[in-house]
This record gives sequence, structure tokens and C-alpha cells, in this order.
Amino acid sequence: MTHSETYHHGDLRQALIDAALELVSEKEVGSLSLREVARRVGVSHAAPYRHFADKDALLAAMATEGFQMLGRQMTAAKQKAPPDPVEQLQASGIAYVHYALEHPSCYRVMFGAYGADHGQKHPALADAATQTFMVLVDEIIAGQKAGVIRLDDAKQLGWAAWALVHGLAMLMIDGQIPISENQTVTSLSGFITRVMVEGLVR
Amino acid sequence: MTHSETYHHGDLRQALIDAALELVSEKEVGSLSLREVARRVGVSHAAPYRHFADKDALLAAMATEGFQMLGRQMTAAKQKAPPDPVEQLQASGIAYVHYALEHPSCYRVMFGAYGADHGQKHPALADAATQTFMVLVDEIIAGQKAGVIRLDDAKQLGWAAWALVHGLAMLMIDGQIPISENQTVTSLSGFITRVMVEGLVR
DNA sequence: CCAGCATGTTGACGTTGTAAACATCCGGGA
DNA sequence: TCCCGGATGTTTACAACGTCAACATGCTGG
Repeated sequence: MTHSETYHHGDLRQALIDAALELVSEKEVGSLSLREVARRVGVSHAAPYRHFADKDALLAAMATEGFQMLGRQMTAAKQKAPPDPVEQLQASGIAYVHYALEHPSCYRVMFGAYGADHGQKHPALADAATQTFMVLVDEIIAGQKAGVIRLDDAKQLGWAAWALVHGLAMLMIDGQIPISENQTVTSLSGFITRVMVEGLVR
Repeated sequence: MTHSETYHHGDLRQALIDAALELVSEKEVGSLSLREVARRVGVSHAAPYRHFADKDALLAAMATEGFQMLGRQMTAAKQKAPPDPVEQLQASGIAYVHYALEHPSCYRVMFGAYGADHGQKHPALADAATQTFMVLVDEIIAGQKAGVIRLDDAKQLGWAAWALVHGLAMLMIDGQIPISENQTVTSLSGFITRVMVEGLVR
């Protein structure tokens, strides 16, 4: 076991990521400060710089974990669904939206404020995002092999599916699409993904 | 005419909004500072507080203008399209994506970092957003009346369309969906909106 | 056992958002 | 016409932030 209460921390890096995810889930995204994260972990305000080049690097690490969690949630939903490619695609789409609404601040970090070169500066993030996207693409390919999904380029169809659930999640998080009792996340995302799926089948 | 070079500015409020939109189109979104906007307009760093309660209020004003521009661009595209409801819907969808990619930073401000209560704090923003959304809904209703779009609740179908173009725009802005020569914004958004439209027709 | 490196701390600097106190200008009533 | 009050800008101030440099500490391999 690594020492716990010593001067050196053991695994500050992960502790910082966890604390940051915790903080971001309590407050607003923009109000996240490196210093507060450090405070929360009980470490001086400059300590994070031994593990992250700058604030952006911490954000990128958080986003990476977010994508991995999201991917797990999607494949879990897929496996719980009936063994029909179309049903599975829809199930993971709904799981996608659910994840975003259960971790809205984290989700916002994932698609935060990076420039286009963000993927090059943080390759781990790009990898995680790609892998998550691949869950959708793989399901589409399976559907094509089963003859139930149209035969256009799977990556482009994947983009269509991704765009739909991403947009849906974002609009819900922003409060632009209201969520009420008789308009649950499940029912609405179920309906909307079904519309899309009907454009995808054949 | 209102004085130009006097102590009082004439229309500082609009000048600030314009300068902010200009700045945000040059640099990154997160790096926008109230003080720099003031500097750009040639006014002291506290002057903006006579016109905006805080930084968020400026952001909200920028977003409001953004939604109005977006709405105009969409209806313009609709009117240029052939008089078929489905074609018009698709045309304004593509125009939506184009607008977002021509003003990516502004678009990010529109869907920035507001909490869910943002609409209540800035009703003008909420109005502008709703009006823009209504462009899509109206087209869907027209399509339903013409018997070419399925008869589900028009607002929900509108959300589906909005989610698609919004997600598409966001993913393109983030660089998550690549844009190249043989993968232009027009061709890709054309393909993807077509998939969705085929789920909408009936 | 000790030297060096990784890790954490302290202090400092410039920038930011925001508030309070002050200055200046403008238009309307005497 | 004069002048005063409200609207608009300015100055000064403060705390928090991101980041850097200089320093302190403790672990580890030779």
C-alpha cells in the first residue's frame, strides 16, 4: 500500500480529477477553479501543476474519464436490450442521453470550450471520444450486416446518430427542451430516437 | 444625430455587444473578458456595468443577437428553396449548420454555460431562442398540413430536428466530426438531414 | 547512508469580475 | 437663461484566479 497521510500524497493526480468532477457536479462549470480543487484535496494551490500542465489539462483528464463512463453506460444498455441491432442502437442512444442528464456538468466539460486543436494537445481525450463513438458505429454495422439498416457509409450514419443524441442531451441540459413528469427523459428521447431510427432502417 | 466624440458615448450598449462579438470571433470563447471589451470600445473597465448587470448579461445579449441572426438565415434559406415543405425544412436545417460553422464562437455563446434558470434571468434570450425554434416547427406543421410529414406532435418533431442540427453543428465545431474537401459542411449536413427527414416523412 | 529527483509549498505577479465613491454631461423646470 | 438631478463614465479598491519561480521535503537507488 502507498502511504496515506504523509507529505507526499500517493496519487494526487487521480484525487484531483475526482475532486474536480465532484466540484463540477455541485456548482456550475465555469466556476470551477484549480485553486478550489486543490483546497478540496487539501493541498497547496500550486500542487496541481506537478501533474497537469495547466487548467485545460485537468479539464481534458476529466473529459476523458467522462467519455469512458459514457461508453460503459452505453454498452451496458446495449447488452440489456433485446438482441435486435435496431433495438440495441436505440437503447444505447437513450442511455447516452440519460448519462448526459445525470452528469450534466461533466458532460459539458467533455464538449467544453476546446479549440479544434484540442484533440492534438490531449490525445487521450480524442481516443476516449473516438472509442465511445465507435459503440454507435459498431451497432450500425451490425444492423447493416443483419440487413436492417441502410447501406450508406457507417461512419456517416454514426455521425447522424451521434449528432441526434448529442444535440438532444445538450438542449435538455440547457433547459431548451423542458423535462416534466409526463415528458420524461426516457419517453422523449425514446420518441425522438425512434424517428431517427425510422430514417436509418431498410 | 447623436454626438460622436463626446464624453457620453451615444450607444455604448450596442457598441459593447458588437465589440464583444468581434472579439469572440477572433479569440477563444473562454478568453473573453469584460475589461478587454471595454478597452476595445475605448471606455473604462467599469463602464459596461451601466448597461449590463454582469458579464453574464453581456453574454446573454450577444446570444440573443446570435439567435436572431440565425433565425433570419434560416428563413432566408427556406424562401430560396423550392416550395416543398420537406425541401424547405431540410434547407433551413442546412442553413442552421452553416450559420453555426460561420460563427462558431458566437454559436458557443448561444449555448454557453448557463444554468437551467438562465431563461428566467434573461427573458429576451429565451424569446429569441423560441422564435428561432419556431421556424422549424412552422415548417413541420406546414408539412403535416400538406400531408407529407407524420402527424405526431409538431413540437416534439421540431425538437428532433433541432437536436439533430444542433448536435451536428456542435460536433463539427468541436472538431469531433471532421470537415474536409470531399466532406464539406453542405454535403455532410445534407446527407444527415436527409436521413432524419426520411424518418419524418409519411 | 546519502545524493538526487519527484513531489509539495510559499510567495509573487498580472489579470479578471465587481463594488463604491467620484466626476461629468444632458435635458427639463424655475 | 440658469441650474440641478439623473444618467452615464471614471477611478480606486479588493478578493479570487491562473501561473511561475524559488524553496522545502521526503523517498529511493546506488
